[in-house]
Amino acid sequence: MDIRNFKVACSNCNLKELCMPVGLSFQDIEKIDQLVETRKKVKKGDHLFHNGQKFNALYAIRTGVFKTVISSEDGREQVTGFQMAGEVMGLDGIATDTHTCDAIALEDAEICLMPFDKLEQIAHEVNALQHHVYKIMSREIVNEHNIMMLLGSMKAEEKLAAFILNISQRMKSRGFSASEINLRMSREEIGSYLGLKIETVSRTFSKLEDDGIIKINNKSLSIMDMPRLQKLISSRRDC
Amino acid sequence: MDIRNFKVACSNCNLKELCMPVGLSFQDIEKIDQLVETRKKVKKGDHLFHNGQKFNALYAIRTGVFKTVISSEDGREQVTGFQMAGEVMGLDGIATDTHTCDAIALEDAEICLMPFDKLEQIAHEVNALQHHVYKIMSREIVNEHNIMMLLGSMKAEEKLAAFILNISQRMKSRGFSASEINLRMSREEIGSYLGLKIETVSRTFSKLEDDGIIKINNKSLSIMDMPRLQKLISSRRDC
DNA sequence: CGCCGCATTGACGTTCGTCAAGTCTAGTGG
DNA sequence: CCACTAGACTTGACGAACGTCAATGCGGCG
Repeated sequence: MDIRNFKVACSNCNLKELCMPVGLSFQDIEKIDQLVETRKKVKKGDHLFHNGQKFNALYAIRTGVFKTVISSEDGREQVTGFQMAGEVMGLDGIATDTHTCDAIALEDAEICLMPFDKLEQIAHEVNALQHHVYKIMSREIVNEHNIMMLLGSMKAEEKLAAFILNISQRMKSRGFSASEINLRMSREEIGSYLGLKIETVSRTFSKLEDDGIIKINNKSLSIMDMPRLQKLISSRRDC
Repeated sequence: MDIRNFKVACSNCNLKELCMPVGLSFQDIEKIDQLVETRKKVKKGDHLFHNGQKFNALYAIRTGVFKTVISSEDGREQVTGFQMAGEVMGLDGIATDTHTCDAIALEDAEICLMPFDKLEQIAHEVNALQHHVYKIMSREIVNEHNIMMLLGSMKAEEKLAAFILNISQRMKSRGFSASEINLRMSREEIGSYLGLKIETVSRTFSKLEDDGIIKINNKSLSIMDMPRLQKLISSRRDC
């Protein structure tokens, strides 16, 4: 891991719409620019932080994709999410001042390190930032409710359709193609995230391909029939 | 729903260890006492708030048990949690200024209403409260990660064991018996929460009873063999 | 070239969902 | 107080969905 100790201005960042509150005064923007004190590169496969590690900063992703994983004593592992540019990691660490999951880069990545005490201090001076932090955390909670719905009440095909659509939307909102997607995670990681075994993930991909809804070749995924994909998760068979 | 418009002092509340930050100065405590402006009674089966309703307050439970439920357009429902005294509801509403789930009382209950703008204002003046709100939200995120693990990688028996132990611990930390529990939720609600059908919940309860680990009669649950119950969720069969 | 990790595919078994019948309980009204 | 009913719970029989095990394919890399 290569650490560069140079300042990065959030006001110049092309991701600020994703990360930062909008409609700030010039003064406020100046303050927020002090928030990110270092940028950090993380190589594919490397940890950004570990379960059990002392918490002292949040991390905003500039480039690259991460996964977060929790593990129990008995060796069970669960991927709790895939994070991409503009998203914030480490919120779970605030509760106990200790990170409760591992964050691992799925490709070479670059993140902005925001020391939490500094964030609290600036948030104290800039109400809009304060409110923004609440919103980010709340969004995470809402998001996880949706994953609970997915894990608790969907079948394999529905789960995978929801997963693909979710990735697709997030790529689109970042200016990438919504239908030509380069998956960064393995089948096993997808399976862990969706509560499925790797074979089921593979089989379900194959089925969606046979049905002409997607094309998948290793990690490159094309959505061929978006409407039918959406139908898979919004139509229940029971009346 | 019966609304009483009288002030309640958090400093006098016997739940303050659960709700509020500790180690405050006298001045800070005075400020925080202004936070809860109304107490509200909610009858069994009534909604505290609805999905889609405008968000403007958080709710701390004084007495009673609630469930929170999200539902998708296609009629799927998922219980996202059961909340008891000292726990805070409504955090999901901050993100979009709209509640994204229903909160329903499982028994007659009493809650403290904390207007969110007021909370933000007082939090601005009292740093410890500020930090405490972060902690509460972070705790919620960590908690939901654990539920994801449960939903994603556990079998029915393990899920139910984890559920019982979770309830047991929370009862204990509130001064109730850890082994003699009065469940407030139906089998169907438990099933929805755990990603199981009602019949599976019932069967699994019966199996745990046959094994001598619990006794269950309708809604009254006794834990007969705590160690074995704990073993169910911490021992994996694979090496 | 050969190895290794990842992915796919098939055959089979287990778990859990589905359907259906029957029991128990609490609440209601006579 | 009892009878009646609706809703919640239990139990059994069966089948579908998914996990497990195993064989095979495929692409990347030393």
